[in-house]
Amino acid sequence: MLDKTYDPKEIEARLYPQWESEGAFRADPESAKPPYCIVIPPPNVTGSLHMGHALDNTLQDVLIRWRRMKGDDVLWQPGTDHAGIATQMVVVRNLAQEGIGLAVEGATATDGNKKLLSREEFLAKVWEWKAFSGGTITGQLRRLGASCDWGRERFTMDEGLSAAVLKVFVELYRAGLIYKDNRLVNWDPKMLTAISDLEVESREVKGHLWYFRYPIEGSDEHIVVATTRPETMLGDTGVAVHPDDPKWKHLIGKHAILPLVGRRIPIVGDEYSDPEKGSGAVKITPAHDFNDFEVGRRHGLEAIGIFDKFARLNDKAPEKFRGLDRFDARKQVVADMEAAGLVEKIEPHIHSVPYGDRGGVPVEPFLTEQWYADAKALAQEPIAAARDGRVSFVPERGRDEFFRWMENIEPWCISRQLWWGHQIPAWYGPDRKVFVAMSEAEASAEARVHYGKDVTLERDPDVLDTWFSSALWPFSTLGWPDETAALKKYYPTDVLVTGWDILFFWVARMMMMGQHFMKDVPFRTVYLHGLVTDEKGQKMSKSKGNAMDPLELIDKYGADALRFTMTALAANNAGRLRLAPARVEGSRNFATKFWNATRFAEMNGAALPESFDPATVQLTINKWVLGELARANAAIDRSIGGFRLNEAASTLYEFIWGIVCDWYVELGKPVLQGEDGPAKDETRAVTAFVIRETAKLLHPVMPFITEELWDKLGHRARHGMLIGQPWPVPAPVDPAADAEIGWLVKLISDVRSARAELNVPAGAKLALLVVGAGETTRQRLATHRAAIERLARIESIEPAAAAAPKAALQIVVGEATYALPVGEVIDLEAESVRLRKEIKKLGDEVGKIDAKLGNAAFVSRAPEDVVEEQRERRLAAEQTRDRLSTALERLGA
RNA sequence: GGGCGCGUAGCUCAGCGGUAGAGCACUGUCUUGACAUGGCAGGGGUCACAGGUUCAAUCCCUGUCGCGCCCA
Repeated sequence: MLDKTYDPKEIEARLYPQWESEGAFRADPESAKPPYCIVIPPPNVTGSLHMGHALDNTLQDVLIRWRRMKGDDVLWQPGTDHAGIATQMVVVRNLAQEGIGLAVEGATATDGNKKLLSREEFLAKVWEWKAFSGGTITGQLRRLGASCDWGRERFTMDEGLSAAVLKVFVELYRAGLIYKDNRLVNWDPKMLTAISDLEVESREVKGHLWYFRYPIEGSDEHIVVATTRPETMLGDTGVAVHPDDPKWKHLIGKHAILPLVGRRIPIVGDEYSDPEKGSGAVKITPAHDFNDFEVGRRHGLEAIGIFDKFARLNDKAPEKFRGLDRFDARKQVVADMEAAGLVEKIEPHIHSVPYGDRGGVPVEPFLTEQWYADAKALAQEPIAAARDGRVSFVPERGRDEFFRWMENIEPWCISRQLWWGHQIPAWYGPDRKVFVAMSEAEASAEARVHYGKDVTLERDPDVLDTWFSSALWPFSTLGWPDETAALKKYYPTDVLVTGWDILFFWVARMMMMGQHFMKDVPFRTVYLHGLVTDEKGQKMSKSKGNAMDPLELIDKYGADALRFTMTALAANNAGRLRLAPARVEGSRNFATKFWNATRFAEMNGAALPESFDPATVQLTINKWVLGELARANAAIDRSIGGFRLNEAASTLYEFIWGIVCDWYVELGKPVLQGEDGPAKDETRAVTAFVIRETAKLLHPVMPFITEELWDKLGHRARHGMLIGQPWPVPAPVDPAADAEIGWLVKLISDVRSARAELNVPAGAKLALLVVGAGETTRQRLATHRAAIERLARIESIEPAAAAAPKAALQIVVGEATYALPVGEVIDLEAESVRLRKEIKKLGDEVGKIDAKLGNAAFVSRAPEDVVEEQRERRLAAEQTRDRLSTALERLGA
């Protein structure tokens, strides 16, 4: 016998290892079943599970479990990402607490470190850290119920994947798709590395707009430039004005003398300057601003970098500024300009400043030599694939976002000045000539040919952007470059499930690499979901203190409850999915509800004979519920198949709670608790059947509770675990049974409403006197007598003469009127008010339909079935209204 | 500034040409042998605003206002 409530904790801890040990998650490349594959967007190896992971992986698991039951050979490929900058940062921070620093340039003994680690020593520490915390997130995914094929787990830094990275880098280099270049990059002066555009977030800050006067050479005139970054003026090499700006255009071709520096800088005409903004003239600092870089390039201006990698002023700046931090330099520049009387004005100014999302300090456009991938060339095939539908996006507008990004793509800076990651396979000769090769030996051999002798090579110290290796994920995890059976069977994978925020990080780059090296797309569908926020729509963050911990929710409500909530939430097509904890509690209640429906079935001897055949069922309620089951089944298939997982969740909720618990179980009680006989046997069988099939339908979303019930009901002993069962095939529905139970539900509901509205005590049993019932209704009343008596609290059902008793509630269902005598207790006035209200409502409806039908255009232009439907509705409303009017008269008589 | 999305019940959200829905919250009531993590009944909405298309608009189109995201 089942316990009264479902206790997820013990059950989850017990079942998950059983799935694993039974090999239920294992893919089998040898099997003849069709493949279905999802590669997990690899989480940071040293990270831990947050709400975004919970959502993303729940959706993947729902798809995976559903396809598995549908009969596919399913591979959910798990693994983790080394997350270069994030992981390095964590380990650096940990080491700093022990007074240990890194032996990087400029970080000598100044920080008071007891010890500085070499690169090798540091990497050993990172691997140590990985060994310590690397299993955290995969353990947490297990708690969520994720049915990944853990035997195939991969890590971006493991041997196979590193070999793939090496091969890809060398081949792209040899194909001219990877090269070195000296360009502006986003430089993080805290992390001391280049970072990607995508790792930069702009923040609105309250700053100032400083208006500086630059004297014009050989005149008393000044040109006024406005800037948000005064310190960069020390690197100015020009001033740009709009060629048509009446205020400044006469100065084009002249020179200004840069204050504080004394440099002679040209004034150029360029449409980049907006006469309406600031002073209309813009100082140009090509080495420190992306736009200025372009302007400088157009006019042949020099690019003078005045910062070092810590964003301190270097010796290109006037001596007094050297060594100052950029923000101190700003104060000094402003002070000196003021002292020189060259500050025109200072305005408060709100503008956006780029911040490094890891280091948390403003990033600096910085002129350095870095490795680049030719993203524009690599983007061509992905664009074509998205255009011709080889890859589809859910929702579809993801495709437009994708195009917008891909069609304006910039060269991809792939080198990072970090130690943790894949070190770039490039070696330099004494003259800095570069040799890119699969190994040092190969590079040496090339060098020997080139120089005609052996030379000492120096390896490039930089590592690759983490996204470079995760771009290979859909094929590197399957064994590439080896032609493995898995690669053959599962590539292209079926779906990539991820958040909008990762569309460019992953989707775009996986497509570039997949299509270049595999000559086919990495996945056929990209399924994008929003960002989980708190109930106010605020992004969750530890610093705000509004972060919900999925593991706490699992502890409190169970993994199934969290999963159901996530699935139900998944539809929001805005970018945000607001999650209130009450939502998870509601899902837990839902789990309990299904648990108890099963408990009811068990208590009433519901059992499924081997020979049970749903097609032979006789009782109307049984035919009806099987039809409802089939409808739910088909709806769930459609919903999941169309990536509308929220729809599947509501179908399950409505079917289990609204149909099975509220009606089927209640209608079945008189039979199950009545005399033995064929009706009881059949209802026991159907109840057991419905519970069993429902467990299957619910399993992808709520795997634990369903697996447990499956076992408790004895199915596991005979058929194995639920996770491996075939998905039900929807049966036909019986329209006659639908109509009959529809009528029954309405009758019972209407009686209940009338009773409640008139405050008839809930326990009081009333007689039901039937007036004007036709043959079908009389038969139905006889068939469902016991259920009506029980659910509507009726003590007898009898035909009445046209003259029903005066003191009675009256309702109309179909052609019949039902009177419920309540003797002296009835408040006649309240009943007549209730009836009048009903009558008015129906009258209003008739009026509304009349207006429609009276409109010649409607009758002639609307589809015939719509018109016919209106006529039918009008007739039904009118007839019910008339019957209620008769009832009202009777009450008054 | 450009692009996209969203404004539906107190809250969180589905729905998206032809009777406005759910969960939570709220009100009344019920310890009826599955379940109080529950049952039954109920209140609550000019579907942001203004135009347009249509026989018919919450739904399609245009504009306005408010909010959010992405890109400058």
